[in-house]
Amino acid sequence: MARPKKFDDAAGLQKALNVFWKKGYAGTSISDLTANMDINAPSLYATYGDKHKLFVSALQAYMQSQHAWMRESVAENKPVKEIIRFLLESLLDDTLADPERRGCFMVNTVTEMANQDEQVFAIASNNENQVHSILAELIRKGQSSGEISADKDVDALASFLFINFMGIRVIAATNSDKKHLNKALDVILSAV
Amino acid sequence: MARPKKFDDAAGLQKALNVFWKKGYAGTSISDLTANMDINAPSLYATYGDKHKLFVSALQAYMQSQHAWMRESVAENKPVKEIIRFLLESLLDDTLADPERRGCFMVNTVTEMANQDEQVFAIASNNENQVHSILAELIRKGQSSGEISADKDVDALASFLFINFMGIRVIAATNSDKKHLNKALDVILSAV
DNA sequence: GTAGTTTTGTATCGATCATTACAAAACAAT
DNA sequence: ATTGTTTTGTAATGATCGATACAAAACTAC
Repeated sequence: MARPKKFDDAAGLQKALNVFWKKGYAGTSISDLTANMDINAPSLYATYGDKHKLFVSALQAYMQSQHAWMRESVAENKPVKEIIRFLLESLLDDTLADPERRGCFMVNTVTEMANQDEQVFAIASNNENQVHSILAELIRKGQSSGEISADKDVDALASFLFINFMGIRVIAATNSDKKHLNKALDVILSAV
Repeated sequence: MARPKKFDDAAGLQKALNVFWKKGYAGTSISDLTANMDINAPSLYATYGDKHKLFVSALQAYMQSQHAWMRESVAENKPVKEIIRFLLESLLDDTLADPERRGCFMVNTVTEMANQDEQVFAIASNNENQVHSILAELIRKGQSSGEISADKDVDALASFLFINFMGIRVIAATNSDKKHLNKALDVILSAV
């Protein structure tokens, strides 16, 4: 019925995500995207809309994969503090292991655009609410199992962990002293 | 001897800093700068060099003012934990009070450029070393005064605080729930 | 007032930006 | 083989990018 597409939509979105992740929104040109996505400009616009729509799609895909990973980790049948340590260590190790040192795409996007782009701000707020609720649920699980003191403030702890998640993603972009950072993880866990 | 300058170099640098802070490096055009600095392009180039040099100058000015503020706070004759609380609260309140929600210029710059710009990476590393040493000194002061347990790892605590400083700056850009965040500060302090 | 010096304003440079017109190309259905 | 449909490749759109050439303007020194 028609000429077949040369590329896969989802794979192209992932490639676009990687470019935006490395170079940021303003720092990425359509040429950067078409070169890395093996696509030409008209196909890009026909498939994903304009640059901003493509960026939003990439950001949402990233957010969903992060949430999925976090929910899977949280659902595992392990002591809650082990799960928290696993989350912290994974974030740290993954960030340090990235040869391009791109940090966290969500954090990068928030610091670049959340104050200038309503749609991005809304996505970031949504992300924060969802992560907060995942963490709060995990903490409540720890409280009901007795691992975490029942008189601790669940929301305060969840916000604390979220703050540290983001701080780790930022510091890992410049600091590679894994010893210090791993010991900092112990400090984080000591507060839970 | 010559035509007098219409503007003040330092004031212009501060205005440029505010523009970069709000819009990021790639998101800021020379037109944005000249419009906000009350200067024209040739004067900008003659005074500050090119866009990148101006940005680096603004970043260094920001870093120095931050360090000065931090050193002054640390030098005050107060209990160490009060100083730490003051630092945390000030960072949180200042970030929340900014009507433009610009967060931290250093964090924004690190997440935008540190992986692509050697000079920015070097400045960020330098910043991290300096802040780390300021915090380490503060912690040692707390240990010698007996406020902080002597068997705690100074570098781990300093990294922990640094992580939380940056996390606060990021989360305050999207979350305005001051209650939760203030309670999160208590959690941070509980780990020190 | 004239000469010398530096900043200013205007106007523009080539390059790149995001976006799109247009037609050739590649398929399915008939 | 022809028609209809959609994607592709090429090429170009006006706008804006960072950066400058050039000359008028504004001062001091003499």
